[in-house]
Amino acid sequence: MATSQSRSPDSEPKVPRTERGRQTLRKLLDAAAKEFGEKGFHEASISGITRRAGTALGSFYTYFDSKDEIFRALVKDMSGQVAAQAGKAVTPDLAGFDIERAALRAFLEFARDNKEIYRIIDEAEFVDPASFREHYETTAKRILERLQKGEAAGEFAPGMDEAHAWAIMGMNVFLGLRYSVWGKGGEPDRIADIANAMLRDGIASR
Amino acid sequence: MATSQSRSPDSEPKVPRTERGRQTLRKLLDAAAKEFGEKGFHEASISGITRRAGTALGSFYTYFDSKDEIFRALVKDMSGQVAAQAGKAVTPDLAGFDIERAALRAFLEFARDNKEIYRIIDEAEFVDPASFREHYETTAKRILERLQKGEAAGEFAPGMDEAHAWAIMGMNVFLGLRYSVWGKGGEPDRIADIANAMLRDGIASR
DNA sequence: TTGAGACATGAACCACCTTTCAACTTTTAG
DNA sequence: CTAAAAGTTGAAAGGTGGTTCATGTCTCAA
Repeated sequence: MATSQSRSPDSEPKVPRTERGRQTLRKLLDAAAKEFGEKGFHEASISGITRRAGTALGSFYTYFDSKDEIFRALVKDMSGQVAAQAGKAVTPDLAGFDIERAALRAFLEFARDNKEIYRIIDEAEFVDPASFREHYETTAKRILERLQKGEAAGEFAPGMDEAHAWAIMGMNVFLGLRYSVWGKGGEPDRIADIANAMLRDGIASR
Repeated sequence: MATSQSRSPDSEPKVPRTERGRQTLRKLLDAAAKEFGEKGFHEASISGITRRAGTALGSFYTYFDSKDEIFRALVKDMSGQVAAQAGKAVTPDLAGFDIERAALRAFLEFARDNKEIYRIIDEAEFVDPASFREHYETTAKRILERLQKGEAAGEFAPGMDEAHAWAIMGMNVFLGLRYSVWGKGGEPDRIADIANAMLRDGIASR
């Protein structure tokens, strides 16, 4: 990216030049997260966003070309937040099953504290499929890497596959939906323990 | 409106009185499934639905009060289809892990052949949250019942919990998304085998 | 056969929201 | 200090598409 600017095949975010601009941009982004999170993409309105942000309606178009574009920017931003959060939980002193448990626990807590983020990422399936797909494909890739590392270390069974990663991801997402977003009965620790035990030994009686 | 009907606090489906009416209703429902499946709720339009159905725009309102209402009717209908399909796969001669494998396989095949149904049910999370929730809660309940039955039979480990059901459901849904809806590499058999092995023994090396 | 209710039609209505724009204020660089 | 660039403003344009309605046709029970 050595471009000093201007080259943008399509929708390059309009980068603010001044401090004031940067603040307005951030206010808009934060306001949009709330607006989209509460109302969903279509019920949300630009005027709702600018009202929350405390700016004029027209200012919106200084930073984004359209409603779709700010949504896309938001998904990207939040996908990053989720990844960062997960990264924090996965400390280098952990390995194998301990990593997976820590990742799930962190995820459950994050989802509980940021319900609107999940609503937005999920809605991207319909508003911005490309971002949605990228989010989950990237996440799956990260999981698969951990699985293969654990396999090499002898902790996981041989033959870890992309399908294992997707299965684990699906498990985590649905547990998050049920216990963090909807549920009150959500003690992340208990859920993480159940899932981890299941992942380790399966559910066959022995 | 001297209708003998009239009793409907809210959204009662307007039941057709004649054969002609029943046919039109069905045409609208089928057309709506295609329209919503292809375009998603918000891109879809009533006029698109009536165009596909070959009826006049105004006729739509003879049967539904609003765009939301027909969507709701559709979700209900499809949730039923999914359950029916799953029911077919779970024959009484199967038990334990064999049931779970059969259920997942059937699900993967169904999702592959009915991608639009899945899009609609998923979008219900935003358009009609109540239906969405009911669909997944009902499904989870069915899974949990099977797990507890298997536990009683001694095939599954003791302590089967709602969380296990949600984990399995999430696994299945995400594998369906990845391999049936998106994927070409979708050999339902292979995926079902991987998931089933994982469910049985976990992924710990032994 | 017949008339009342069921159903069909599509132009027009209208509410809602995205987007534009021209005038104005603030910031930055020289 | 000053002019150009960046940013702000909100009224109004413009589109879209859901919904209504007055009129006309079809169906079926009596």
